[in-house]
Amino acid sequence: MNLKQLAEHLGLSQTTVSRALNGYPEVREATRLRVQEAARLHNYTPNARAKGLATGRAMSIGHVIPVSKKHEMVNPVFADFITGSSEVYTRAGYDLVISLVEDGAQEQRYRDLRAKGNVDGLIVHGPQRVDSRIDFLADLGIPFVVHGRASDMTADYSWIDMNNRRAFRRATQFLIDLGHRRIALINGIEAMDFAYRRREGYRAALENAGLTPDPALLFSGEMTEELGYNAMRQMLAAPAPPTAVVTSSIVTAIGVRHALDEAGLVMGRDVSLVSHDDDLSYLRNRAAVPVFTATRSPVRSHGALAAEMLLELIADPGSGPRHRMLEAELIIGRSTGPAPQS
Amino acid sequence: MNLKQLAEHLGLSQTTVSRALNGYPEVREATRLRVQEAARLHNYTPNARAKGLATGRAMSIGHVIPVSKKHEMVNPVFADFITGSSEVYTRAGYDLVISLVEDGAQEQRYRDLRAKGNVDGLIVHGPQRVDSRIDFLADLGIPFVVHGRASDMTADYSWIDMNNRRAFRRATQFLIDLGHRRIALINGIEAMDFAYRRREGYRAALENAGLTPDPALLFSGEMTEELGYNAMRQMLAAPAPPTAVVTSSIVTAIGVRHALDEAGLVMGRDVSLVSHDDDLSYLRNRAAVPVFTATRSPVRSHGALAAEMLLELIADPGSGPRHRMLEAELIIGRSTGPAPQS
DNA sequence: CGCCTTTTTCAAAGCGCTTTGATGGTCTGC
DNA sequence: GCAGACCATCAAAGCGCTTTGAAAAAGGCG
Repeated sequence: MNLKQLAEHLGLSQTTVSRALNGYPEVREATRLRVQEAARLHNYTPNARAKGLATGRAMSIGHVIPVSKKHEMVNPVFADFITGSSEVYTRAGYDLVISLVEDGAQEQRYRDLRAKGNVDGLIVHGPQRVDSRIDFLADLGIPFVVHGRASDMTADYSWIDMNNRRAFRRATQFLIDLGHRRIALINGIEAMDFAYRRREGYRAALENAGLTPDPALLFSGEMTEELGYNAMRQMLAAPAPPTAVVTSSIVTAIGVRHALDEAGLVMGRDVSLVSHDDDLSYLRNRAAVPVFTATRSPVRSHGALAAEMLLELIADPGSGPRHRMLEAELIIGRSTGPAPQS
Repeated sequence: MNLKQLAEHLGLSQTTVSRALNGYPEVREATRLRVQEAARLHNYTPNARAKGLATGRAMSIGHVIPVSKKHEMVNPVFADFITGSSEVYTRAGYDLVISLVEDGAQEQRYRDLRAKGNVDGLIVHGPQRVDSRIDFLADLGIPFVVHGRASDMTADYSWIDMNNRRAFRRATQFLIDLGHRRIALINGIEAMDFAYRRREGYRAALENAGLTPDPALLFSGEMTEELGYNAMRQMLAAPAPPTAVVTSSIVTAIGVRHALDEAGLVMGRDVSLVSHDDDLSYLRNRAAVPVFTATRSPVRSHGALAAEMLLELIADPGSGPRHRMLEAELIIGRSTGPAPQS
């Protein structure tokens, strides 16, 4: 059933029916009710494409997720992030379009997205320290919100980000306060902005305490379980293993824990561990006393906040770039304890 | 730049330009080249909504993902599955729309999706043993492919599924062959079809060997690390612990491994473990000799296959329901060994 | 009761594209 | 040199909706 049919059926013009359904005031209340009733009865839903054509708004939001052929991994936080966004979109009547775009074809894909006109705005994931996408999108003139930031860019743009630097500084400081001096960092890929900031926070805490970072205790890579396991094993086999470790993800932390288990060491006694915790749904660290001491920042709520910010930006494009900084919470779990006396 | 402008610019009619770009034969080759060149130069991309309106095809595919308020978890396989699908869509010029839909509003959401007309077909995730969505979608008359099956339904519909029953039968048989007699199963939620089939496979192998399943060795729940850990701990504390475990996911397997580590037991010697392995990108189990013995079935390729099937179905709706059964591969890793002599 | 204002409804244009049916132009072949 | 067959191109209708500008109906007031 389309508008025309519904209008004929009611003996009204399309105009009136359209207005009745879209809440315009120039239609009598009795008529509106009659129209709404009929619409419900016939399961009438306006065709989104026609509506979009007429209004110029697509009523949908794109999430662009970079995938590199090199390490062809989908960052597991996307799923939770998107879950958070999705609720906001649904409530506002927007659809969610996912674009996995490969390193190469970036610009063309964005241009197409824009020209094809099937999104009103974009959420950009996984920014690097220098990320050409940002300037490019700004030029295109499509509203967008970056999840994260690109440190080495000067342009102003809308973003929502966790305070990675502060979180990792705090985590490292916490370990220093416990008496640890040899503290390792197992980080994400440091071309990614978030990972870079985390290392900066880690370094700041060490330097603040008069400690020099030991390159032998620095690891970075895709945040897999394997990375944590291999890094920890390697460090345990070396002459001067760390007494504490900071990791960028619970998955990696699990790898570290396993290496410790295998070596007969007790996490929280022999080696302390603080992880970052995105609060992913299948890796909960939420026991009464959590397994891992962690800097927690639920990525799902980031998704919701980013979505809200983007919708506001679309509603009022002049309202300029918006920013939202989120602080992680330090959760004390069972994976940390005072530095062992040596 | 839109068609009209481009046509004016070229001194041609919209018809000719449209045909030139869409590869119709009734346009001279020289003209076609000239048009294509101009289109590229001006970054012309046809407006998808207008095109959709005119052709009646949305050129996009919806993935509907159920989220239950109760256990509000996004199954981590979705991310990888969608990555696989996405490549296929992109190549074919389709967009990917994600709909997270809550338990309650299912039918209305599907009806809307269809009436709004912004998807040409659907992929349905996470079917239960009885799943009303299937009959409903069939009634709606929109092409769809189910990832998985609904065992207790008689209707015929298109699906792609892993042979869960056979995989778990095989895994269990493998343990039996190694001399294990007390074999636990840590499964997903058994209202989900895949989990139900896995238990059936497990049971079939046991019964075939003249063993009776022990309810104390059966667990089921959201496939988290915690589930594996708690289940294994509980079994180790009980009078007659199992000598082998089958798990439904690597995440769960990791929990089991940790419980073993903690108890000072060696996986593969004291307790054997076979896991199902969806080959998720951040939980690779792909070392030369994998950590876990596993029934492997890469969910990413399922995503690609499902997408292909759906596109075929859209291209030729008459081609009737299609089915595709995939077999998991048994990968021998370091987590299994002969049953300990007791 | 008639004039003016307000309310309610409508016809038609337009969003950007595809596609049908028509129209000149250019070749063939006799 | 001309009918018939193609070729290349075009004008216009239509996809389903919103929205403008106009008209009809209803209400208010002296």
